[in-house]
Amino acid sequence: MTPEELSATIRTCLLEGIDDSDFQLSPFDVPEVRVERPRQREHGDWATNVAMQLAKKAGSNPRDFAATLVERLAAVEGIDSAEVAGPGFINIRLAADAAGLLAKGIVDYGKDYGRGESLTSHTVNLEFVSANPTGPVHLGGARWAAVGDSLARLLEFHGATVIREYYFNDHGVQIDNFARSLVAAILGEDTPEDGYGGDYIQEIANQVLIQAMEVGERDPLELPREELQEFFRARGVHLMFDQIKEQLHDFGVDFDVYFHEDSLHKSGKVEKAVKELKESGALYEADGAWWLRSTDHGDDKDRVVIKSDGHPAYIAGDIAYIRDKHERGADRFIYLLGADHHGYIARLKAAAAALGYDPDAVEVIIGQLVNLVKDGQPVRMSKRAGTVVTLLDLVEVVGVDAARYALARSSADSTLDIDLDLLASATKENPVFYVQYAHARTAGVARNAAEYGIHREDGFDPSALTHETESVLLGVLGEFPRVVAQAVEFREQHRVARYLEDVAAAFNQWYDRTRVTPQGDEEITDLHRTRLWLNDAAGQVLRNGLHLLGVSAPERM
RNA sequence: GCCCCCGUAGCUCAAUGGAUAGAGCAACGGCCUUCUAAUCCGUAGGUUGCAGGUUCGAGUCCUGCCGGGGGCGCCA
Repeated sequence: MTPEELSATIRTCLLEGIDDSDFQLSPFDVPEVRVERPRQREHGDWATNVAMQLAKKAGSNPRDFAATLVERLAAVEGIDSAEVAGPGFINIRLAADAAGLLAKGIVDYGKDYGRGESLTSHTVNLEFVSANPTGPVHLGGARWAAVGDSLARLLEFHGATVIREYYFNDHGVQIDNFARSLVAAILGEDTPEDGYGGDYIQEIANQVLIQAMEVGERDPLELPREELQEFFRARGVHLMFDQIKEQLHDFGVDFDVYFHEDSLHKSGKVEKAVKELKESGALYEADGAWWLRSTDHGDDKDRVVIKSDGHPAYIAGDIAYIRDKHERGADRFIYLLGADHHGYIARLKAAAAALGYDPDAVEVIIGQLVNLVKDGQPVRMSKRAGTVVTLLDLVEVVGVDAARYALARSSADSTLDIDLDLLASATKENPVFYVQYAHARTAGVARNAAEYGIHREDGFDPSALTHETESVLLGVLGEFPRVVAQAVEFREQHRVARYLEDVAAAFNQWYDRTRVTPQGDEEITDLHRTRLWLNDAAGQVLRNGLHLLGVSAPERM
């Protein structure tokens, strides 16, 4: 019996009780019943607090209410026992075979075990990373890459069509500064004011030059200064794009759409959108400029969309961009932004509202920043000063799996401290190896079982799974769909990582105390086969969970 | 001044308003002739920043303070 089935069973008992006038309630009072695994194993397989929720409404007290419900539950097939505990909890023990059936169920569901449908028929545009193409992806970008890609996988697992989107800000003065920096570097001049320093600028500048020479173009250094800068802007930005894409790809993160801000302007989409919003009255004119009513959505002041000099402000691009996303089919717009962007939430919602979309369809996930720590002291990362730690640096030190896991396993709400030296010296610090090792063990056990001639299809006896560690493991495995559903609902990928650590622990404990393969001249029985089912179920859950995090599940370590 | 996030074990972090606040790492002590010892078992480690409030019950919700980070442009 899965937790979902148990939940439904309890609900049925409640409704029947209402029917028989055992509970003075309306059927509409009965909530979705939540069952949870008690922290203390002695409390049973599952517990529910539904009696405490409903007792007051039913004019009863929690313990009496629970006692009545328990009588009904105890009579249900598959439930071994139900008892009232504490202030009104109901602790439930499942019949051994009812719990054990789960092992086969998981294997049968395979990679679909844990899948949900809460987002079926939705198309989600998930924009993340979107780092400016003025430098390599740094630690912050790496965090959003890991988190964003994992969220995308989770949303897809619940039925959504997800468009992973990267917005290249290749339109404004920052790009000009970037171009000027490249020119200064190639000419051996000092980094210009507001320009970018760092070795990568020199490297990019050199590459631009080398590329030009290779194809036998005219030496760009002979160009007048202005053309020279334009030359380096175009080529340099292009190289930067490629570098960023490649690094993200190597990190296992591929976007469906790399969107160029510049294209919004060049295609006239910004102009068109603004014109229509002016005409529809969504924007208003004041002080010679056109304004967006962002205060309607919690902003502390309205924002300028068209400046009094007639030029569009940055947000004009955002408006046209949301519309473009909508026209490409998205009905939800999720942005993963750094904490330095939280002021944008109201603006983006206002932009959606101005376009006639539901502002609630715009969802901004604000992730806190990543700090670099060295010897216990915070180190200031600055792109201009060239003291950034990049995605590449991180991967070189710990590898993709460890990096992605470390970045995805904590809540985006918390600032994250990364100490590269620590990560490099003590890889055990990263629990990814614990989880991966557990998976490799399930694979190893399966290999050994095959050698002994143990085959799942030859038998399955769920009542044989009586060992204490088996009921624990089954309980944990049964929680996967719920953990996934919660991670999807709250957009919190880290719940999956934490859960996998629990699975790995439960599996390792089981592995330590029981054997799948026969010992000595022991004969192969259904116990061995059933344990193989359980082993494979654990492997499946670990695999599915690691996949949601974009981390590999090795067969051997 | 206003807005957002955070404050939990030495460190990094968990905990749909639920029972005795949990993991990993670090520390200390145990298990390898049997499916992988990156495992397992045990010990130690806490006034959940402080003070109130809400209720059967608060790390979680509300208010105020303290501390840390970030943001408040007709920049992009």
